[in-house]
Amino acid sequence: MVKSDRPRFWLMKTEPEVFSFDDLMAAPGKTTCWEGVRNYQARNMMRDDFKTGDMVLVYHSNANPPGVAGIARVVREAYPDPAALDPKSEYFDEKSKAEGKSRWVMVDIQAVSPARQVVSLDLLRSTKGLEAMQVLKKGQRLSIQPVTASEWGIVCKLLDLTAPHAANAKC
DNA sequence: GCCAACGTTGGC
DNA sequence: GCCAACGTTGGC
Repeated sequence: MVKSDRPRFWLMKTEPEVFSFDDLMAAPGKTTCWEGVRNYQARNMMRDDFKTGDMVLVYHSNANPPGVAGIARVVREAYPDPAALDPKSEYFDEKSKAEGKSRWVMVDIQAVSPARQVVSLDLLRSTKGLEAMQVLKKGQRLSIQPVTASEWGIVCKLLDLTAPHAANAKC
């Protein structure tokens, strides 16, 4: 078995008004498909780098406060996002329709544990060791971002997970 | 609602 | 391939 250098930790943004971590907890099997990513860089990361078992920080953007609401794991690797072909979907994509197939992909993620309290952007910003996190950078709009193992460890402590047993292996 | 930052589009 | 115009993101 060759040791891989690929990131094993990710951050995924969602607007809680659209789909919150609570919604994920309430979903069947605490699992959902992560539809609607319409940015090539983000798509490529999901398509090429996301592996089953990778861990995810679920980040609430456009929220009060914005911050990490919980952790999840990747339970299904990239497959075509059918919403791109559905004219009634807000994620419909004219070009995919013209090509006859979705040019976008999604993965499935499953909730692992909510944060006891949302770890706000402010807190992330003021925590030593997280200075290089992409989400802290001004103008960083990517909805999918790699997270280093060290950052993951630090954020997990801040999250004070309510289901520590579930995260033991990775935290 | 403002607006800075960044991605995408399309004329050339 | 340049780059201006436009659209979107997302904190504030």
